[in-house]
Amino acid sequence: MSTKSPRTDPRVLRTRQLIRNAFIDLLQEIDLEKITVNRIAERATINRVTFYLHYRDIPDMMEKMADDMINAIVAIFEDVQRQSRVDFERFVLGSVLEHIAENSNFYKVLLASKRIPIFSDRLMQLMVDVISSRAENRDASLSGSVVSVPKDIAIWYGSSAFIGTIVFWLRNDMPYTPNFLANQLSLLFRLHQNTTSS
Amino acid sequence: MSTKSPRTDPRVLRTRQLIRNAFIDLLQEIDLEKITVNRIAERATINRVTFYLHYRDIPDMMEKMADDMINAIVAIFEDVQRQSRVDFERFVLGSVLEHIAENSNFYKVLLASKRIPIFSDRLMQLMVDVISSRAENRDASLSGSVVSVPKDIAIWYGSSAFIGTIVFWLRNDMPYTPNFLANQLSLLFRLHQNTTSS
DNA sequence: AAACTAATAGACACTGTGTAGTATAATAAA
DNA sequence: TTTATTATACTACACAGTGTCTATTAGTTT
Repeated sequence: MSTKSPRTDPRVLRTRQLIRNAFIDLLQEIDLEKITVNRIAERATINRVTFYLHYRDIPDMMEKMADDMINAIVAIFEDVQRQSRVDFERFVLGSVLEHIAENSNFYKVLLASKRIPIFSDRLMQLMVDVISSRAENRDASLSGSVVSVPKDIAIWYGSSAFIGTIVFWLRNDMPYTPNFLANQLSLLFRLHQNTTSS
Repeated sequence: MSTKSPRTDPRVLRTRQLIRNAFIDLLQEIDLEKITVNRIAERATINRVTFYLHYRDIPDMMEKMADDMINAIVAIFEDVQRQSRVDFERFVLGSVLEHIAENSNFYKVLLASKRIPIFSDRLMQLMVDVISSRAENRDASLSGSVVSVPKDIAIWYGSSAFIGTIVFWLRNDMPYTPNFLANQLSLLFRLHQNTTSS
């Protein structure tokens, strides 16, 4: 999910992978509050002290994992952006949802399971940024809608709807294909994206 | 925020109030992970053992507080429902937002501050229930929309948008009046509430 | 081969947890 | 007011988890 440029010691990669897997593993069995460094080390078959060589504590570990998640998604964004320019929104959305579906084990636990808001918070922030910048670009071209909602409210509304729907989708074991959901989302989104006032 | 019917010992009410205030107090200063029973008891000027007479542990305490929150909001729902029948959605929404604004100290910390998803999760569930039941009632009367989105996706979308927007509103120190936001929300909501297919 | 660096192992002081038992208050009922 | 009840305070205990240290072993790179 993340690869450093100046070749990292394979032992480090191995250890981080073990910790990550152990953490996701444990989250499927017990609540976050009950997860300790002790248990993670035990499950990962590493020494407890080794954990502290990589992360300050468990919250720090989760933050770094969230960083990796965001980086992976941003990479998809840039990748799609490089390829095509037509029907961008729906295509990038479909790609991201496919990525989530492919790593559903990871996302189901870290994004959809309750009591771990860091990951969905990060995604939400990313979505706000994306929608905001896109809204700015469209700003000049559009004027005089029938209804006008303050721009920030519309951004809050759309971002929350997007992320929330994806979370529900994961929690319900992805009952729709990524592409179908992407279509529905862009359909719903377009209904209110043109109602903003600056 | 909650009053038991069979007169509760005033000492109990006092202690629970002290604990609640201490908790909200601490959350404004330090992260949830760093909050301990020790600190809560110290801040509440009660003995640490007394805490365990009321709650099993901190997660249990938060669940009970979330129960109180939901009960208070449901009470507002029922109250409004008893009064009027015209333009129900916007009126109930305005009332709830006013209630949140009045207790903004409480909601800002427990709902909008990061890393405590229990409270927003509960609200989300409530919103899903409300929208679902309302959608069922409208079901027969409406047919043949231009676009048709699966009902559950529309419910996920709307619920997430509502709760998320309220959370953003709180995080940004409520830059709009409750009634104005209620109007914008029902406006945005109506744009896509009639696009569902059963 | 030697030089680095990661991971291991054991130990330490410290903080927090949950639960005893007993004593002392405040409250409710007579 | 007196009596019975019950919440809270206080002290103590066994235990788990934290974060850090030092020394040692094992794997990686050049």
